[in-house]
Amino acid sequence: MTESDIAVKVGSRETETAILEAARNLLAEGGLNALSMRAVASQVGLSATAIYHWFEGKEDLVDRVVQHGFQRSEAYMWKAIEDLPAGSMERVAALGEAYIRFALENREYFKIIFAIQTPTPRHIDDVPGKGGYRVLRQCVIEAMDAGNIRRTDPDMVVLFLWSVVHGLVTIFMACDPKEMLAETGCCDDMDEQELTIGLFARFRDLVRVGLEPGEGTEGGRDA
Amino acid sequence: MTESDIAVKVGSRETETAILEAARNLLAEGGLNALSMRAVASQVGLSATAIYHWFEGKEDLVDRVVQHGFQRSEAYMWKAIEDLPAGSMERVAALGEAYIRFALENREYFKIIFAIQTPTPRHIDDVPGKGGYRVLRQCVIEAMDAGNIRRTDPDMVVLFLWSVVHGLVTIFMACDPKEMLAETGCCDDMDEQELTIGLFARFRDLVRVGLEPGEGTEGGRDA
DNA sequence: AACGTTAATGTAACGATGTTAACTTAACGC
DNA sequence: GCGTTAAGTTAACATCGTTACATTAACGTT
Repeated sequence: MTESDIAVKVGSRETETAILEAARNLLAEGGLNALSMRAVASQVGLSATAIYHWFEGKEDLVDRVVQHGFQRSEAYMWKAIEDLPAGSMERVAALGEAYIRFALENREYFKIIFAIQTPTPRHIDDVPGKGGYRVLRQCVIEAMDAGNIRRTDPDMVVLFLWSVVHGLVTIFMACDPKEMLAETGCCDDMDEQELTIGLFARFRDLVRVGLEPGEGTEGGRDA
Repeated sequence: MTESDIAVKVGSRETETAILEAARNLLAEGGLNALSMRAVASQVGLSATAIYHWFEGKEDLVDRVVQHGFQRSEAYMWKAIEDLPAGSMERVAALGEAYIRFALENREYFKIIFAIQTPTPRHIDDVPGKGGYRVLRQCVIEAMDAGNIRRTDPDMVVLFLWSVVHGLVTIFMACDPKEMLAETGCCDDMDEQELTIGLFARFRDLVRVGLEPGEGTEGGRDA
């Protein structure tokens, strides 16, 4: 058994990942339309129908691409908070920022998951929530224990926070932020990500006050 | 000139709207994939290529369908608040509910606008914001004048509120709400819309406190 | 009344897409 | 050595959006 034989055998396993990688690149560059079976196949050096030996069809292929993409979200989130003190609101805020950055860097995945044709409303087990939800939930609970968030159903708070950042980010994926905030004038000389995160920073005051425990809410901390 | 001649002539103008209506129905029933030129044409009783005399292509057709769909959103929103006192927080809350209902009743439009392939990031002038934004903005300003919302940049508050409801609704379009809140146990025997609006109602406390002007925030109003 | 123009539609066809069927190879286990 | 299976090919089909070209009818002008 020569080395090339081994290479062939191992290579067969790698074919699957090569297909996935090619599909991922095409998706990132040209969106879903650019991800065609034939384009993927030609990038891998196969015929289009060979893909069907590794994936059930295009839907399955796209599913796996997106799934793999979102599996990185949990690590991405952990990394965003590792240097911040547990139980602090800074952690919660950092997670929001991380979600926004992740979404803007992987917007094709988001478009697919959060909108596109799900003819069968399939098993969505790894929407970025699955990874991110756990992280955020833990941070919220720790912040409750530390007395920085008033005690309520943590899932409700998590879903609320998730809604805020997810809504902001998807709105800006559809509408041009600069066009939308033209009169507000807070937008020039920033790229999209800076702008979105900047807006999120201004949301944080509204959110924080809403989550604060008992009394001591001196209003107007914003202007 | 006989009556049938007139019918033909008037009918030609109506052809355009008949195409739009057929496209709208196909979209609502089977999503974007079901909206094919040939399917639309056969429902109207034309050949597929005849559509190109009224629309530049499929993208244009879909654009017009979605545009028409969202044009109703402004009226939908106005209707939701007409019986509520101006300047009240009830109006703001009612707008949130209306947005959720509208989104769930027109989710195909939302999927297209907020996600799908915009190879050219085209002039999004009538995202539901364009209509809904104005209404919400006015209500927020009135609520500020009435002293129910602390004075800040109203556009920031509007965008914040919009993000909350839009995020909630798009998250639930992607993930099955019941699956997601399985442990929370607040979900049985409700349909999706009831559940989403119910969650929104629980968000309202968090939002309201965050928007309240000065002092007087007695916390823990929720449990 | 005849003519050119334009609006509104139809037919045929092209290229690209996702997918299936059937065939080929090569490697492995017994 | 032989069947089985994995991995891949070619050919083909139906469908899609779209274009080129022909047709038909109505209208305005002379």
